[in-house]
Amino acid sequence: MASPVLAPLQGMTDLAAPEVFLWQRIEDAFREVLARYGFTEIRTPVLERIEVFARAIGAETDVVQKEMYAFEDRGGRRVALRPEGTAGAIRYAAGAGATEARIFYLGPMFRAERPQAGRRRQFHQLGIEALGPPSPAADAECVALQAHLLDAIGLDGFTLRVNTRGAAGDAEAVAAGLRAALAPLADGLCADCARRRDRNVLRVLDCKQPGCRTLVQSLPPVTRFMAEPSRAYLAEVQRLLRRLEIYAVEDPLLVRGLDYYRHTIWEIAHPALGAQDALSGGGRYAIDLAGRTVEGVGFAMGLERLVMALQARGVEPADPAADRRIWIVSAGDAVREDNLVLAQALRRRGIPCSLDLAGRSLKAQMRAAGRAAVRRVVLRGEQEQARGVYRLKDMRDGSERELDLPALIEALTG
RNA sequence: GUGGAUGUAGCUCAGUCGGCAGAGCACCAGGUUGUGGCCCUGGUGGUCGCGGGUUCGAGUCCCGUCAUCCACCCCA
Repeated sequence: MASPVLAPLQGMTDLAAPEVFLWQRIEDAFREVLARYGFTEIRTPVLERIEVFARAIGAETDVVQKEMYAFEDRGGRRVALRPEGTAGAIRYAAGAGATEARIFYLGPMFRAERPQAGRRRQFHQLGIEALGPPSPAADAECVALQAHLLDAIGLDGFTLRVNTRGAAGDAEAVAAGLRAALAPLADGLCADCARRRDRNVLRVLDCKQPGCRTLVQSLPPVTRFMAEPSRAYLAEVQRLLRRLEIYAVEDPLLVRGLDYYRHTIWEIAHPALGAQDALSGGGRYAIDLAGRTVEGVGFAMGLERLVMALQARGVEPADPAADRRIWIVSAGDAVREDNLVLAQALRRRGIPCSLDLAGRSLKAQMRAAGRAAVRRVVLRGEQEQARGVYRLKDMRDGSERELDLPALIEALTG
């Protein structure tokens, strides 16, 4: 890029054809499936008061502490670009007084991180929130929906792992239990984990260092430190998932980052992705905002990562209108204006239709049609214009025939 | 915030020991005065990321900086 002004900001990308066709296909498929489950779209602002995120996600989390695009607006309010979608959706629900709802969102999120494979500063998520009191059935349905969505876009080869965070009352005992279990093993921990042990002990469980990874294998599962109802809750979710023909690996080392999770948590990863291999993650939560508590279960999917996984499986973006599109080719300048009028008439009848507006040669127009891989070309020059006919060419076998306007429209729409 | 790699034409990249800025693809035109692809010929296109330094001379060496990619922290 010749000038930095011509490039998007760090970690942000322009999304254009042909890749955008793949995004549109994914979004269309998602909307169709979500409607079957009774979810309706919620479009919340990208910018929120900073407390919305601090309260919902956790004021001490890294996401809030160091990854938010936060600033003061002109009225002196502390605001931030949303780093995830749940907080805003819950703010909406709490404000509306809704305790039961089925909503989804789809749009850009922002985190001021260093970019890497599968991680951008502006990225896109589809998320759903099924608001309501704790219910293993709701959790299982949510996981099943997620698998259904991946199926609908033709992605396979992913892995699904589930675990539990337990009830709110279990958190203390789990942290204390893990710290106690780690105490005799502290020498084997990496430097990061030595810090995590005090600050965020759950994160020791998914450390990437080989030494820590073998060490945590010997720890008791987190469920060991939870009350019986929490264990039963997870077991019931698993039973229901099996009835829904969803196979989920129970992984006591699975950890999820945000503070609001309770009970069931899960993650879908794909081996084609690299270090950031989580396609989607979700869980049950309870979020307090301004004295109102909203409970629910939901998940978020990273759309960039979905696209990466699809492309790794050989899926190519394609213009959905390509095989219906025709090109109108003008021979001679005298017909160009009439052909513009023709193009408009065809488009009004639903025919995707392109033509050269820059006055290029016949040869160049034919080349453009060939490049666009259109199946048919309408060639119209002064000869055809004088005789009131249209020459329809099949680009695959090169055959041509002359038609009048009604016959042409019939041929193109039929 | 930390670490590594990489920045040369629209794209992918070559450029030797410091000595005239290159290839393939793409694009444009012609070969064919009204017909795409294949072939042939020709052509357009460059702030060698940016700034400084060393040198008679820097794409090449040195310093800084920005960006991209990958990884860490953290997370979808």
